[in-house]
Amino acid sequence: MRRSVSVDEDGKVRQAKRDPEGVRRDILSAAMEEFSLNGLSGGRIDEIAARTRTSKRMIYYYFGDKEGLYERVLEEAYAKVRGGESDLGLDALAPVAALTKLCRFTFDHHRANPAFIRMVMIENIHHGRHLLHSEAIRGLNRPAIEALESVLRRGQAEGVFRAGVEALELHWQISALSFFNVSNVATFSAIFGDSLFTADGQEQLSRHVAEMVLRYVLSPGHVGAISPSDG
Amino acid sequence: MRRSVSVDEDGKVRQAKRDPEGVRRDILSAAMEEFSLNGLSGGRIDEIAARTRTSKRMIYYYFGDKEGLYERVLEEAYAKVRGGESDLGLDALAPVAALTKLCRFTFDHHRANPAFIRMVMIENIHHGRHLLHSEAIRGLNRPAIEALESVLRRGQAEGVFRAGVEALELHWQISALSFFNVSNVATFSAIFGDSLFTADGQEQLSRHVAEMVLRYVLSPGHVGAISPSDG
DNA sequence: GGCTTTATGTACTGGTTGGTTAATAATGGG
DNA sequence: CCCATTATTAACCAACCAGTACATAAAGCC
Repeated sequence: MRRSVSVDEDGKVRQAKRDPEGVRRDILSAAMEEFSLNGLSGGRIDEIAARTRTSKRMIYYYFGDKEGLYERVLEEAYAKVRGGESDLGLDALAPVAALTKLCRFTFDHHRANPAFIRMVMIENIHHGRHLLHSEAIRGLNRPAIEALESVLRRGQAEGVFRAGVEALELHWQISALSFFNVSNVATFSAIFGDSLFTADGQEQLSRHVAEMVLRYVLSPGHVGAISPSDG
Repeated sequence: MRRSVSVDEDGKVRQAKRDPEGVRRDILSAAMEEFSLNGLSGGRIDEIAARTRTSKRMIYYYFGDKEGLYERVLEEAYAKVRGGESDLGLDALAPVAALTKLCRFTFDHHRANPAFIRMVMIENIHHGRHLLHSEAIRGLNRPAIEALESVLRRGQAEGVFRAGVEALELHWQISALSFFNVSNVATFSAIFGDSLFTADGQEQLSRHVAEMVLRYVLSPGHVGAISPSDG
């Protein structure tokens, strides 16, 4: 009943008596659910074990202790989310279109990955202590800046973007708007209603975030060219 | 040693044998430290009691249970932070100056209240469940929108601000940029370095956030009038 | 087919921690 | 000055929960 089922080369179904890598992934995915929902201190190992096809013992066998498991879950969260954002093909687009696409993608991508957002929130509550432990994660994020940097430089070279805008700072701004949109839904909508978080509200917000970023970087002569409320 | 000391009308120092209100405040402030640092599930009642001049029993006497205490701490956090932002005197300023001031104030104010930010993060992790319980908090935040609304309308009437910008959405944007700056320092600086979080970096970020918001609302003719990098 | 290594299940434990019991001291009203 | 109410203490408890002891089954190797 707790043996996983696999298909071998001949197409024959057979019981895979052992599947260490599968067990690992199973645990990781259950742990991601639990931790992203309840945090590190709120997450329960027994609960994670229960959501698994295997037992609590295996968690300690593969991950050492709770904190070790948490760190792997955090890494996994970053890896998964960064994996899904590889090639937007920005280089093939004109600077304005590229930046717009990047903004809208970032906004949507954050929105589509609430578990990742929650893991990052939780990690920030813990002052990023575990993130520092992990070499892997830090290297994972540089490409984002480089892609933005490239778009920015092209735009500045063409004269559509003004000088004096830094890629890192712009990335910070785009991230802020996209992150907050997911991280603070609960409190914001509790206080101000959920009008910004309906399907329509989110679509409009997404457009306006992109518009805000564009207006920020466009050089004086080109601001007027913005589509009044998208088209 | 655990009796608080007060001064009566004659200026005479005397032992205040009982001070219920003081005990309450003492507990609340210790609890705020503990919860904002470790979260609801991570916060320890014994730890809170230890930071108090009184005993653990008193916490249950005054606040019922852990969750009750947490909810009062959350209310307290909102009340304190909203109390400190009352009169910016925006009405006395020209729209552009008023909006700039509001942005920069919001940015700085968030930065000056990390415990509040952390409480809001934690509450969002809990899906805002406790915020909904509290009638008090929700009413507390409307004035912020109204102040912004008033500045916006004046600007639009004068023609400096373009039409089609909503106060609620703009508030969301300003909040996002100001909130993220505090909530995500740990992870952002772990990944991208702390150049944005030094004194200089923060000053520049603050200016650029205000500038971004301004550029977003200014009507076409007035964008050029922005000071290139502040002055 | 033995023998070592890897993987897994069951049952348990010891410390932690939210919450309580019972007794008592101060306070204020009449 | 008595009595009800409010405030406070110290010791206690039961549940919960991270982590472990022990036994054993499967795989890989020669």
